Amino acid sequence: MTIYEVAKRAGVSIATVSRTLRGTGPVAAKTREKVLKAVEELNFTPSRLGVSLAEGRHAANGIVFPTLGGPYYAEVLLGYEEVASELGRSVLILSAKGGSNVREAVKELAGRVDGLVVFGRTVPGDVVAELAGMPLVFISCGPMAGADTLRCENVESARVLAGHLRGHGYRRFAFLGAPHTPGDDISERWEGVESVLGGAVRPVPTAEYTVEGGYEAARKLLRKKSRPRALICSGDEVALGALLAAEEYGLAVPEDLAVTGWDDIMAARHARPALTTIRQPMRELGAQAARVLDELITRPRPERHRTLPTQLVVRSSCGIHPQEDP
Amino acid sequence: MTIYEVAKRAGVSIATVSRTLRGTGPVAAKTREKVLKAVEELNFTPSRLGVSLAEGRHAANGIVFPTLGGPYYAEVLLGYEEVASELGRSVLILSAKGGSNVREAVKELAGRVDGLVVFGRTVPGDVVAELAGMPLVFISCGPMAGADTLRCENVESARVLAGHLRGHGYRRFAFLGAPHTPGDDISERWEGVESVLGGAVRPVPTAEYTVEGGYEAARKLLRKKSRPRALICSGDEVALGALLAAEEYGLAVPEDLAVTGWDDIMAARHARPALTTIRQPMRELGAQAARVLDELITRPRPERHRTLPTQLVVRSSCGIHPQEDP
DNA sequence: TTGAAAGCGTTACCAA
DNA sequence: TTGGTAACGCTTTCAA
Repeated sequence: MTIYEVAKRAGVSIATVSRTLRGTGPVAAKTREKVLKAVEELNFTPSRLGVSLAEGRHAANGIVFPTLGGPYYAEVLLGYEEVASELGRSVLILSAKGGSNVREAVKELAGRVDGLVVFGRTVPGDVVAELAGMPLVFISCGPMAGADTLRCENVESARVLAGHLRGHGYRRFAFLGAPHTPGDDISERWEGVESVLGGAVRPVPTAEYTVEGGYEAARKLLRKKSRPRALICSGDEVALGALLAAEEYGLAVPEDLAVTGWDDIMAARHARPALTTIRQPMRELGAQAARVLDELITRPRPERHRTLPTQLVVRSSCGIHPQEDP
Repeated sequence: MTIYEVAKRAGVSIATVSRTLRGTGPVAAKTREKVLKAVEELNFTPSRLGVSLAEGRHAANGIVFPTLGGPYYAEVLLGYEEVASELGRSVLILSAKGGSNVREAVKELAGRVDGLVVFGRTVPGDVVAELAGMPLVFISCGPMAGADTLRCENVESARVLAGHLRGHGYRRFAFLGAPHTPGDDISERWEGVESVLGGAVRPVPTAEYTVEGGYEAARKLLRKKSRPRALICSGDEVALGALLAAEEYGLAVPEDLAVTGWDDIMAARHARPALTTIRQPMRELGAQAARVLDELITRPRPERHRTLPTQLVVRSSCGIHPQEDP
């Protein structure tokens, strides 16, 4: 089913069919009738490949995740898809998974879209270099040359959180889920926390930023008698794992041990004690990324770097303030 | 940058360049050298549009969600992307969101892929009809004519759950988050529960299958003195909402009120009391869907309908069995 | 107001 | 072993 068959049936040229369907150029009312009738009868839909080839654009854009695991990325995708969809662009996704063939996969993806949103540090630098020229937005990533970036605020909110915890009177802290790669979100969180707490806090790495990772690291930490009074976790999932470990050791949270998270994923609200955490506007991050990318595609402009505000959400896992007691 | 420029630079024809790059047909070692050198120097990548047009396939497939909200769909997507990626297919996603333009969006998507996975009842019947001929897999959806289907088992596990609860000695039940649309997962769950509990259980609808929806419905229900002894919720999020309502009314779970969920999302494990629920192999559902779709695309065959097994996960929200007491 | 034809970038068949 | 060329399905310019 091609435009030729429609044209033949309607007794016009393919050019006229195209004009009729796209509303570009003039078409006599009578001719339009005939064409639409033929389109209807043949149930014709223009080939996307043909359209893209002729238009010189895909009307689609992609997004590259480090992984699709965990609630964090799902929220970002939700915001992204919604806006991209509104803007009339299809959405292609790719999960890097630390897989070996990321290079190929990213290049393949790039060939199918007009622009790409990439989570910070998921794609090797040289691959990024090959993508130069294509509209690119890095998210969850600090300002860098050569592309727009978009992230959630980390340092300042980390300071607020640390200050809040010190207000509870705690003196010894651990930062659970310490940074592996410099420059990412986690690093900034650590930076902010340390700037307030100084020597009172020490970084404790986890194998992964997951419940399992948090659990294992917390077990080791809580076993010792010289355990910290408060666990500042670099992510909610890590904090959830820490909660599990505390429970196992019979430590009451927050009475014996304070625990805080980051991101405000769904489970943070439903855990008991409910997690004090920093809410990131994840959906908004995705939505903004889609908008910025669309701008970039529509008309190139100098790069811009934006930071979205975050918010401390105080629940019960961090401690009870005197004025909160009845 | 097209294949013509490469050919010119290498001093060969475009046919030879194509053969060299795809490894189809014979190419003299020396010629191959020249071509690869030119490709390297020009940093040539074949246009995906051109390839697809000539090959007559997209090497991509799509998946249509009712919504991207909630942890359930994220898991399915994870499994789907992983397998599709392995099979060398790009992934396009679409969230129907109950939006008005689903029709257009689905048809647009269909034009970009070789096959589609669709969550049951997200796409209007007549749109599905227009898709006939395209490989299609419906998931989370019972057997139907005209396409493969894939779902998680519901009825039998519902019976197991209901039996378990009756074993706790409860007599009055409510099924929270009762079905709105016949034939979907929720309906099957209700069917199974009712087949065991009969008149002892009554269906209570929620505005949505969300925490909020569960919370609101549970509040109304628990306000009355003739409240049920156990709440069988049709989804974990609804159950989480019910837990919130119970807490608000000072009802201890499971001592005063038993609550169960469905799906085993992450928050189910971390809620306190931890949710008794039915685990669905969501990731596996997505992965299988990708595989089935690939089969269908590769070589058409008679439709097939499969059901994945589920599993009752007993945690603490459903009640304490005597033998579990120390 | 309409149509002819030139792209757009490949693949693959058929000759040479 | 290589090259010429039709085919894939559309958009758009230019003439008529």
